[in-house]
Amino acid sequence: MIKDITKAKKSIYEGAPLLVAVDCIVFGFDKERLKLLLFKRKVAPFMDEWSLIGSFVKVDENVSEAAHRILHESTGISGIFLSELGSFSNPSRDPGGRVLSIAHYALMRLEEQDLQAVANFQAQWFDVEAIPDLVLDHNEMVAQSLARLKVNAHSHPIGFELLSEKFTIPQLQLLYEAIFQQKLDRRNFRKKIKAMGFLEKLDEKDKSSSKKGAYLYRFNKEEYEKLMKEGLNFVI
Amino acid sequence: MIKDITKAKKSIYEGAPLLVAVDCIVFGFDKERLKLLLFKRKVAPFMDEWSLIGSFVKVDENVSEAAHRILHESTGISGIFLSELGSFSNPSRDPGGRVLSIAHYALMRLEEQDLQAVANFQAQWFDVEAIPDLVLDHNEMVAQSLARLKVNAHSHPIGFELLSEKFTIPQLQLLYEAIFQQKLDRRNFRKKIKAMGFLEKLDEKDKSSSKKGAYLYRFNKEEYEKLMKEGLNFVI
DNA sequence: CCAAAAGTGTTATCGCTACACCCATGA
DNA sequence: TCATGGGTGTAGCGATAACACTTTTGG
Repeated sequence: MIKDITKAKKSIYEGAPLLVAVDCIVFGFDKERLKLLLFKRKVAPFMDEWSLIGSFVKVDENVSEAAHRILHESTGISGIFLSELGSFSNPSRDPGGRVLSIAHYALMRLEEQDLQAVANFQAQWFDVEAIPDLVLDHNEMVAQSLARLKVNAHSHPIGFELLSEKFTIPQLQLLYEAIFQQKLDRRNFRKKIKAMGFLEKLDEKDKSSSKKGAYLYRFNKEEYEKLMKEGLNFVI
Repeated sequence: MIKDITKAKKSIYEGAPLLVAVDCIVFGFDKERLKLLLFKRKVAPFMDEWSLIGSFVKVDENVSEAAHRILHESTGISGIFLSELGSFSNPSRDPGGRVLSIAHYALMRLEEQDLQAVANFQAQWFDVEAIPDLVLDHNEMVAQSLARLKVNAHSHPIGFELLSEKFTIPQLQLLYEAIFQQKLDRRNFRKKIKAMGFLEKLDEKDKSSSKKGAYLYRFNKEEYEKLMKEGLNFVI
């Protein structure tokens, strides 16, 4: 029995009639724009073309574990929010063999160090408005992820996964504007978010984008979960 | 190379390190209650226990095609609405081997004949309030499908997939009450549905549940799609 | 004639949207 | 002092929720 199908020698596809892979669509937010993590494919076919992060599922892990492992091995990233998008299973999607991929999308806050760190793995952050041609059906995966992100952002506080621990309300608004690709009214946005009751105002200000400075806030996850149980409807 | 992994002789699991299956969570509505289609498993392990409809994906089909094929082969049902729920991939989920399953949920209208027809395949419709213990992780699949159904029913007209072509407004309301598991106000429900503008009132009445009789309606799919493009928000 | 389900309108409340002005500060 | 982004309140409107009575007809 083949223990680790990703370690077959001659071809990455050898040894099984139908292989299962995971691809990760990783979004990051750099305080201004929504970014997508891509890297240069290291195996044939399509070597050196831009690709999502992906590899094969091992026999002793579930697909979520595989996604986290693959992401970590390929980029050094770990411990982020990952959610299953769905399967991509067209028999001819990969000319190299019969590979079914279960796409996962991920969200993370982009700190300065992240921009550097992934470069060591030949990975790169692209603005979602300017994504290059990708291998296989990866552009389709990205498109579906963006659509899903938009839908989910309306009813889940996923936005907070994309910001650093402390953030300002204008930053939060910029993020939601990037996700929804539309301008929002400052006063109404602020009102709505504050009314939800799970933002903690801090005494610090962030002056990186204005002279006056904007107050920093923190997302109180415990409070959020408590409120959700009581029937808060989170709608932006 | 194994052409059809479901036809291996000694064991259904023979021949591949990680097999990919599809399971179908099929919901039907019989004018009163929400039902789930189950059948008696025909292969070891767990032969003769209640199970969802499922089998393996073939190398020359995508998972959606597989779901439709398997459903047809196991129950005679074809041409219904199917949507991917997600993967179930715990390495120990199936004691017989390493099988990853991609669950799909399906919706269909239950006519009298359907209740009979599936019996020929040793399948049976169960009330969703009274589902027996199922093999493997199938109870979990059902629970997740019900949750998904609830969410989706709010923003997609999936309810109409579960009714016969002609239906009355009280029937439609019963269906939504079954999905959401809560009572709805008759007047408001009627108002909301009618305001959407894609219901066609017919001149017939259905007297099966009252002496007065209720007018039959038809769902106008073309009109619905036109309205959606114009930005109708379907919210129940 | 009565039981049982179908059908219908109005009012009060809430939430959303639109919108304009002052504040703080670094350059 | 002024340009730049941060912060705040209110009024009007539309949607939702609550609510009770009349109609039909088979038994």
